[in-house]
Amino acid sequence: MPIDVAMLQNNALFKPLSVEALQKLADTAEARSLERGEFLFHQNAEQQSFWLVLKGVVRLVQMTTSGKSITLHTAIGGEPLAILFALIGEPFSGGAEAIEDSEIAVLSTALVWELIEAYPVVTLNILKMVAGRLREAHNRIRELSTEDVECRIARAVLRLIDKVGTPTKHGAVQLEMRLTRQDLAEMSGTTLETVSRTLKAWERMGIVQCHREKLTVLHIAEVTRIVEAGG
Amino acid sequence: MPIDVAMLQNNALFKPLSVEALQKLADTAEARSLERGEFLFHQNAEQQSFWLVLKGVVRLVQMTTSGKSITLHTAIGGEPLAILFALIGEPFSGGAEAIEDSEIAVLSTALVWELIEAYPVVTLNILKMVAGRLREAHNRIRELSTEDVECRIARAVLRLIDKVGTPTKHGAVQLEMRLTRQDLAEMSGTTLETVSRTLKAWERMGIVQCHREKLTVLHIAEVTRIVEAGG
DNA sequence: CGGCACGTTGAAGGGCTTCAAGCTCTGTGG
DNA sequence: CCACAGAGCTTGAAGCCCTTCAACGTGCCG
Repeated sequence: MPIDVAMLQNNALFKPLSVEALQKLADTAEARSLERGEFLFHQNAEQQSFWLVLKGVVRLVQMTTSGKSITLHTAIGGEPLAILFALIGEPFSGGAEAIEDSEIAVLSTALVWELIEAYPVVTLNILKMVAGRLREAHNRIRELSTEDVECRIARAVLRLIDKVGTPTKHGAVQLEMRLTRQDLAEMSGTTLETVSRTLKAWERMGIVQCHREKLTVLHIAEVTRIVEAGG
Repeated sequence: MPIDVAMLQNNALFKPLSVEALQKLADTAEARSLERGEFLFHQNAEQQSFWLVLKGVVRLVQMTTSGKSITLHTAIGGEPLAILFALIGEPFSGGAEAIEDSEIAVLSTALVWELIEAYPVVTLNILKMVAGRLREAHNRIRELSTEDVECRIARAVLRLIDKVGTPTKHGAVQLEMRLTRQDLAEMSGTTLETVSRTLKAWERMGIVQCHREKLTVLHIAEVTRIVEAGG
């Protein structure tokens, strides 16, 4: 089932290209629906194609030998997944799991190579995207090395606000995704119990409002202050 | 002071290219010597060129606002530095400090773009290099999130063995670089005191032998076992 | 040979994890 | 429609790993 070529223009990699240039990519593309909890690909799987998130939320997750999992990245609509590793023909060091029902485009790696050779801007866009991921990873290494848990949870919340935050009344921001304590723990390098205690404390201070699998941030400035207080 | 074109072939990015193809790059290149402790570039500096380590050891380091520093990557001869960020014209999120006297080639970013457009294999090589860095970063995030300090120090030692380990007699391996407890701490996300205690414990167990700023690993298998024991 | 950076060691304490038990909400099937 | 199972959440208690602070040793280089 081919996808609409317009879908391919709603992302940072191919946006500047003409419809004609993208037609071949769209023709061989395949649409795929994922339900919450379903995996797009598993850890250590060979990457023969790559993916573009059209709608929903997908997380890249790495499992340890002891069964714990760590969220490496949270992707929303418009973000490509595993394109770097697909282009060089190596498996990505993690799996991809939908944390909301999602729509995905499955795309051909070989055709992207054709685009790369024809349009230098595509190379530039890919490098920019990868640079962003690398910068994000480096920042998380610094945070995990030097900052305390509360600060890291606050950072995870701020990142989620950027991704899926939608303003509600009085300057509050609601996170438009199902988000368990365990999810937040896997983004912050801590345990679900500590996340629970921290969020409860924030709720008592009036910074956030917790519902089951939902989080509303009442005072972003306070969350930012927690981050800047360091630790 | 231009550099010898042969120097440019001793790395993973440009190795397969002909001398002719690299001549322009070599002509505009500049050689630079760094003494131990000297910075090649500082955090948040604009990147107009990029660098190739010819000889020595250079580490990419990120400083926190509170003055702590974290080693993001340790580069040896043949490795490019900051090329990704130079190509897209953004500052790299860290600085580069020589931890041994080093020889560096300063290279033109614009000419690399010409190589990229002329030779697809250069794009592939750059993507492979970046993928390696990203995988390394992801692994460190997992380690910092889930593993205990001893395990992470062991991993840092194993990584250094790959980089600068040279076999001595009886299967022992010496790390050919000056390496303080502080250096190891910044690679493992811990403190110099903890590193000191850990190394002393390993020395008592006969796993390593410590000298001032030097480390010899007597039984790599034991270090590997510590890593695999997890934590 | 004196200064300084590197290294060791101890003691104290705290932030966080771990284990455990019980609670709450949701959706599902009888 | 309601009960119940199960996933998610809360809370407490115990304790440990690691950091922090402090003081002192040690080796190197000028």
